[in-house]
Amino acid sequence: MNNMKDRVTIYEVAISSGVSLATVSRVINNNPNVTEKTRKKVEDTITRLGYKPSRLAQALATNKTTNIGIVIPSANYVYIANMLNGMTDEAKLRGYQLTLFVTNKSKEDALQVVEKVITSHVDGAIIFDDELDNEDINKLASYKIPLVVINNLVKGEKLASINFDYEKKIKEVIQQYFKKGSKKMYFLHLHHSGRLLERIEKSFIDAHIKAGKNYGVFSIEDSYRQTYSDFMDIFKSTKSGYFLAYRDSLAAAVINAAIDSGLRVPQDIEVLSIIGTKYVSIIRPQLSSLHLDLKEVGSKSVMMLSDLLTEEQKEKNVEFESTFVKRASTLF
Amino acid sequence: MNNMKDRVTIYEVAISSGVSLATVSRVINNNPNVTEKTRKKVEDTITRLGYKPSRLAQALATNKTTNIGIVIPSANYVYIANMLNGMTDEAKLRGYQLTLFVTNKSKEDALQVVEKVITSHVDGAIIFDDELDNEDINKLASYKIPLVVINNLVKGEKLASINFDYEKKIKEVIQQYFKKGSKKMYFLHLHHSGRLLERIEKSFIDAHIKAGKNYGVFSIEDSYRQTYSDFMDIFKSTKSGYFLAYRDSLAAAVINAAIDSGLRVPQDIEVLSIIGTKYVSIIRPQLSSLHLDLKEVGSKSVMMLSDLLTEEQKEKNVEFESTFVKRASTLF
DNA sequence: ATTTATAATGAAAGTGTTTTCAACTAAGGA
DNA sequence: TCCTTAGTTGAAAACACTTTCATTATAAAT
Repeated sequence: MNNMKDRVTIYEVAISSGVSLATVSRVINNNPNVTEKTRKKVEDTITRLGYKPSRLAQALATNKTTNIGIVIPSANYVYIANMLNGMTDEAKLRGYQLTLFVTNKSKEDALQVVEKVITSHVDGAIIFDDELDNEDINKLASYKIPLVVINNLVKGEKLASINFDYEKKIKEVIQQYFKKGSKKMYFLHLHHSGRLLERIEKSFIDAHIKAGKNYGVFSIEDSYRQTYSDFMDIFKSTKSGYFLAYRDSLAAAVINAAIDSGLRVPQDIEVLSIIGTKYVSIIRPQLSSLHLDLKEVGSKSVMMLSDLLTEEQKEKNVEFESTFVKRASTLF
Repeated sequence: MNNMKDRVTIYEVAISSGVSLATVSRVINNNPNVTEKTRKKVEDTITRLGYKPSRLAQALATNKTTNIGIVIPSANYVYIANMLNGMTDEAKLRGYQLTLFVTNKSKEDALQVVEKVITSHVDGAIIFDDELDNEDINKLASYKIPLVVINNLVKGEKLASINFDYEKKIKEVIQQYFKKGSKKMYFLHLHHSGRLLERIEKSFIDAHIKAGKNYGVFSIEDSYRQTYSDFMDIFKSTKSGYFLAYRDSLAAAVINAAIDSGLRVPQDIEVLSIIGTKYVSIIRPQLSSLHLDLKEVGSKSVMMLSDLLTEEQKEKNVEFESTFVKRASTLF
């Protein structure tokens, strides 16, 4: 292993093949203005010397990095992993690299992240993080960084957005339930889950107020374990209810607590998960959910960003439709 | 929003504060050889102009990017998300950015990834992907890219590795079971899961051969659904067994299939998950598993890489110990 | 063979930093 | 007052490319 390579530069390639830097550069970038003969000659010495262009120098010269920033609250959530999956696939297809920026759900970190995105020279960024508010987004935009924002309708020069139709769907689900069902409904969510959550919660509450119905809301710390033990308590007194849970880990906790308390799902307790991951079918009884193809969302987001970057923007704001999938945790 | 900023450069800061580029650079980099007076002056114009150094130019000049590459088979696995979580936290602490490289479990993509890592000018990389073999790793090493390799014992100048003790633990578990249990053991794993898997499988088989016992091995396509339906079939004839599953999605599929086939877990069917994620406690009955703190592995890996980069390497090869956690899916 | 148009090439400047080395400044000692 | 020294500063080269513009070579047309 003594074949340690010192990086060979475009300069050496030029010398070694008797042409100028400019010509080598043209060959690298598939510029057509090179005779087949010189192209061949240069390509040969490139492979002979094992030359690889420095993306850094290229980036500095062209002001393009082929890097895109992904801003997320954490890498640890399954639904985010699903999205990342779509993003990495699509990015590979289009020749982009992904750089991760995580805010850890802290406003302080979010501000840091904004700075980092600015100084990182990403070509653009995808933001799936409610911790960044409109001010942050405008700041990024003011640095001319093309942005695709998920779950926040933004408009502007180099901005695009993707939104989910959860609010509407929740309303529909609730209205349907008012017709057929009779249990009291509860909305369950994590502390500080951001704007999307707030909108959903509002949608939930509005629907109840409008119908003059009673409802409950639980705001829970972020932990399956915590939720489970909370509900083991709750189910000592509460013996019935329809629980709309934001995130399937919460839904799972409710189901398990219900069953471990001797209640029947869905006869006594019904549970619907908003944002269902693959675990909806692993849990027993299987979780009814509002299904959204998050991998698809991920790849769509880099498609849209890519369009923004190549000036051929097609769609500015797309809405993803979720579908209600009835499984065993609800009666209908 | 007409305050679009054109990037202000170090040059403008220098002019505007009446000093040279070199001095501004010194201020930026906290070089002590600047009088308090000029430092103040420069800092003032920096904030006044809103100057932010270009990390690109810095990288080109210093040959350091503060970027580290993360090579993984996919972003979609929960256990990888756990690791990423630890990595992002530790990277933020130490001022590194993370760039993702995914191989999609394809050798072809893996070769591409190697090239990309080389040309991306990462300061170093963490490899958690069996698709990269020793040749690939040596290639990266030959470009002087410091590496932390997970699940592969590598040695060399700027190399470190993290390994899990699964092989040993599996052997122990099996030997324990031989003493107390009586069911036939099966090893379950996904197609093409790489070297770690092979070593574990070998460990499993060796233990059985040595004891002169019968065993079975299932190699399954990557899908909970597939595995579930396969086992619904299998459990028509097989009514008993101890299943060692590599990955908890497989384990979950076996448990659910067993229960849905009217078999009792753990009385008839026992299941142990190797690599357990948080879902071990969501599944009912809860999954016994070989527990490893993957978040910890993630942060340890960037700690080690960081040490490699700052020349203060402490540990070259660390082994993480897994612990057997008995839950409800095994008898003991 | 000569002119013209076109395609291929190279020189040099630009990208935004860091870093070396020489030069300058101010302070301290004789 | 002059010399020495340590501490500050700036000029310029280096990092590895791209790109513009001028120049040269080539082919086509007369």
